[in-house]
This record gives sequence, C-alpha cells and structure tokens, in this order.
Amino acid sequence: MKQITHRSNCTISCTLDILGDKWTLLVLRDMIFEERSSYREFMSSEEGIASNILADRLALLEREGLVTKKVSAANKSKFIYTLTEKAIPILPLMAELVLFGATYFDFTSTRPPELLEQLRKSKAATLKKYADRIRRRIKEAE
Amino acid sequence: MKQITHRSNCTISCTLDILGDKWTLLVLRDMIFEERSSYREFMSSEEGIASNILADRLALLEREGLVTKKVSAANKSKFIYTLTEKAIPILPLMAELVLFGATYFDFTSTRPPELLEQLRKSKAATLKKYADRIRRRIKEAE
DNA sequence: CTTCGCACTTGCAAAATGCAAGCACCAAGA
DNA sequence: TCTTGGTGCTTGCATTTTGCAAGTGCGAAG
Repeated sequence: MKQITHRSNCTISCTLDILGDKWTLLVLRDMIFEERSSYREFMSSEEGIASNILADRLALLEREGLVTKKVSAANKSKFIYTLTEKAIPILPLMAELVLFGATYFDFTSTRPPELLEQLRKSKAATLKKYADRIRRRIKEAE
Repeated sequence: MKQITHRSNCTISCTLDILGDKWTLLVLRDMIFEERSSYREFMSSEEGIASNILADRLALLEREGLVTKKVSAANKSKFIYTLTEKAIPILPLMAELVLFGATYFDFTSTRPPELLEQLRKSKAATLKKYADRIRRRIKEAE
C-alpha cells in the first residue's frame, strides 16, 4: 500500500492526502449509501475499479481507522467491511459532493434516487439518517 | 491535458472525475482563501506542485469554466486567473474539507487561521463572505 | 541590447493505475 | 474423498500519470 505523506500541515491538503483520488470516496459512497460491505460488492460498482486498486484502498481505509474488516459469521471465507464512528464526519463532505455535482452537471443521478431531493429539503435530517444507519451497523457487527 | 472521461453517470463519480486528485482542489483553495491569481503564486504554495502539473490543472479548470485566464492590465507577460460564478458551489465542499480535516487530524492549520473558527461559528455567513469576495473579483477583472 | 521576471514546455525517470490471469481458502455437493 | 464454485485477493506486465530539472519564448525594465 502506498505510504501517505503529508505535503503540508494545511487541513485541506492533509484531507486530500487521504481522500484525494478517484476511487477512495467511491468505495465510501457504496458503503454509506448502498450498505455494501464485501469485496465482491465493491468490485461490482459500475465504475469498474481494478481489483488491486480496491485491495489497496480498503487496506488504506482500514489503516486510517475509517473502516474495520471482520470475518463473516455466516461464511468464513468472506470478509465484512464496516464503517467506523470515525468515518461519520465524512457524511457532510459526501453530501456536498452530491450537491455540487447536481448543480454542475446535467444528467447525473444519485443512489438512492431520492438522495438529492432529501439533501435539498433537509441536509441535517438526511445526514442524521445515514449516521444512524452507520451506527446501527456498527452495533450489529459487534 | 488529460481528457476527462465520466466513468458513470453518478453525481459523486462525475464530481470526482474533475476534482478527485491531489492538486486541483489545492489550486482552488489558494484562489478562494488567499486570493492568489498568478502562476507564480500557485507555484509558491508550500505543497510544491510541479510546474507541468500546475499548467495542466489550470488548463482543466479553465476548460471546465471554473476559472478564467486574462492578460494582466499592468503587465502583458502576466496572466490573471479568476474564479467564475460557476466555481461558487465549490465553497460548501471546500468548507467540509476543512471541517472534516479539523476533526480527523491533530496539528493541522487553516489559512486564514480564523477560518475554522468562523466556519464552526457560522458556516452560512462564512460561505457568503467568500462568495461575495469572488463576485467582487469577477467584477474587478471585467 | 541586455538582463530579468513570468509563464510555461520538454525530456526523462519514477510511481500509480489498469488489465488479465492466477492463487489460496472455505463450503457445498456428488 | 474429489470436485466444483464462491470469495478475496496477488502477481506480472503494459499504460498512464506524476515528479523533477532544465530549457524556452516573450514582454518589461534598465
């Protein structure tokens, strides 16, 4: 896995040192909005991430403490990736990615489809809903 | 300049196709929070962007309509890069990058130093302040 | 008419990404 | 027990992107 080097002590720069690439936030998107949790599920996203890149990014997210990896109770050859409490502050950032993209581009869509409308109607309520869902999954995984 | 290909029609994915790298948002940061406007000024940021990468990213931002490039009135061998109205929706995203980084990392700092405190006190007022500043500069550049 | 500042461009090395194939492990069925 | 299939990767190699240092062109200043 690539070693993270912080180019400066600027808050924005440090954040980009972790999240500033084309794939990491897409994996987090799938975990947050689609409750995906396995390697296979991440691989199946339509953007088509390469398997070695996915392995690299999952390891990075785990090392950063944003995600935990556990053997599935039902199938010992399967791993379950779960978001951590530390990942919850990513939600407002993710929301702004959606809102920016929706104003900047035509013909894009969100998943779930109602996400954009919900964010525009009440950002706080929408963020709370997804935060609650993450916390519920953390408890279920324990 | 690299050609942008949209990997899917997902709003988040499309946004990352433009902004998802380690340098583009740093250039925008310098324009937004430090009112930098020239190649030299962008080069002088402490993260140390390579000159060819900077040229590439400025061309991309210009092509995307987020930035305009004009010859300086005072010096014909100098160019002035100015944010456009289209770039203003990036402000909330930039704010969340700051807020995430500030909770995630210790020992980071913002420029201006009071930015974090202002965002925490009143996000809306802070965003308005910077939006107004961008609009003022657009008018000045005309 | 020369030197300087400014905005790049170029050539080449290094690193990251993309792609296809292969591997190790567990589970389930014959 | 042997095989087949699901799952989560790893590996090797080609391509693309990035990083670095040096060079270029052009208007301004002396």
